[in-house]
Amino acid sequence: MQNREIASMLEEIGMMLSLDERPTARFEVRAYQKAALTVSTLQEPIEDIFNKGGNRALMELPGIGKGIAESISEYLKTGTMSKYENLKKKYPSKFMELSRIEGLGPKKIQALYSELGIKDIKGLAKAISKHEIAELPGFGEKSEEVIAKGLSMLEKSKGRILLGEALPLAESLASQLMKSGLIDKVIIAGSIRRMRETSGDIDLLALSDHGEEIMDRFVKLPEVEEVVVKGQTKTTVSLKAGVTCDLRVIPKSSFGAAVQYFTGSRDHNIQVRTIAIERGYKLNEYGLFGKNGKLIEAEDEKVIYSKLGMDWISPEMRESRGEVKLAQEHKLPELVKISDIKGDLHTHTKETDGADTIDDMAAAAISIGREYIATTNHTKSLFIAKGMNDRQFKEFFKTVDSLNERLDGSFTVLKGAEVDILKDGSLDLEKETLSSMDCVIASVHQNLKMDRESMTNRIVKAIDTGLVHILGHPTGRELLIRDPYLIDLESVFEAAERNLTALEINAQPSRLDLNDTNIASAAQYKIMFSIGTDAHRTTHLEFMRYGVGTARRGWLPKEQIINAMPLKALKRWLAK
DNA sequence: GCCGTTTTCGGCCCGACTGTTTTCAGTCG
Repeated sequence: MQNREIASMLEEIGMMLSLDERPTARFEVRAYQKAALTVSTLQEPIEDIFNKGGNRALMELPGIGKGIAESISEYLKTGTMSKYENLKKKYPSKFMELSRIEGLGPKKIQALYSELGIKDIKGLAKAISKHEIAELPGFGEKSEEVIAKGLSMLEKSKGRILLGEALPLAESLASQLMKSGLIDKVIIAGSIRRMRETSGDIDLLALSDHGEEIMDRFVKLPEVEEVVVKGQTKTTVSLKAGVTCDLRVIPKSSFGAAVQYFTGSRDHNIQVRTIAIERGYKLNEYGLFGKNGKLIEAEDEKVIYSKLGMDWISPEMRESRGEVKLAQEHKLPELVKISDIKGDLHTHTKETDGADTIDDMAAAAISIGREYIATTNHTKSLFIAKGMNDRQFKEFFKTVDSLNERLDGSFTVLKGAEVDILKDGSLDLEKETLSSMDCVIASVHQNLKMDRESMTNRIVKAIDTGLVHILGHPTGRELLIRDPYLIDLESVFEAAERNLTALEINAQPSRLDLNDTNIASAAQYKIMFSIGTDAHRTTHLEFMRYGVGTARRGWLPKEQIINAMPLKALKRWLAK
């Protein structure tokens, strides 16, 4: 899969072109940026597209025409892209690396090179330590300081945090702002609202008439590390958590447009804006404007979509994956909601690597409105997690039985395991033990570095035992830490379909596995899904919302989710 | 360099904010 590499080269070409003096260069910059975006968001390997249909197929992609298609095919065939190489001779800096530092764009990066010979972060760090930056024309004390901060920020966090960290943080900031009493409403916008798995920044929008006072309070919140930019309508701070946070104060009349605009994604907005133009409107973050240029006041973004002849689109769907067309045709799917969730089929207890007892887990689940959970401890091969053997499961299930008796049907604990899929594809417990359980999750935890074919065979073999109700975290990735293991998901989906095995959407913030696009691919098959928190303590049961968000990003309705079923129906399904 | 259900030429988003300017350039979203 060379998508990321090619997207990054196109992006960098764009940056280098922005140093070009020709008056049309800035439009070429946009063209390359757009092409880079297209390639980076492709759902399939670009080499597959090229192999199937050549340059012509590449040119079908939005923003890719004759020139860029040729560059891409040249790269796929020869491993180099002459357009890129030529520009690189002129501008040797590592633009992609350096531009990740807040406050550094193409022009400044080039100035650093031509004045000081700085090409990369290493060189930059050196120059900062010698205080050489402040002396440069166009730079100064302040800019050196900003760059130094940006550098340490980048090193600290790599600039992105998990949804499971970003959302609570944003909620905390929002509620503190609300407490000021100066704000009518505050919305968490941006990628967090779309429930993206990681976020590079936090976008807050406040409806208020007291811009200045709010900004004063905002920059003093305890989560704030430093003020980057402070104005009356927009303030940017960097947070101790390692990301930046933008707060915008917006008047009532354009609040709806602002919410729409800052929720994104960029591609989705481009599509919506195009529709606005077609219908004689103009849409930007300040509002929807009619033919006469007059602002159509809207406090709610629903007004905007409706004026444009579209149904309101859930933020999780706004990724330019066909949702705009469906909204125009009034055919949007009804997505699963957190309130549809009846139970949690992936939980652990202190018998293995969990922190709490089954009684505590059940009580916690009851308190957040669940009707059932499955207790699914690890199995013996997972030594580090104190995995249990067949006998230990039998013992433990006696405890579960007595708990269920006490609960007397008001709540049910299903008996299960998260059984390890061993290296050869066999399962880590006896067949009799497994078939006696209500709910068996099978997962890969060890020997992750297999080649694609072996890993695929291993997992397919496990599913084909017919003993597996749910395939746990099917790709094994750990966000920001570890890539998925090599696996042919299509074969796994086929196996899941023929064995009536559900695929898990693991709701742990560091997993979210399957991810949104995998879910969308899997949903093409007759497959059910289970959103499980993988809770290792009572508080983890709250992770469900991240799993639901991910399911929504994969466009799933509640009918495809087994833990949205009432207990009776679920038991029937599991028995099959 | 891309794109087109008014176009194969002539458009392509632009405003907020900051620092280093002395009226503006660069960055960001």
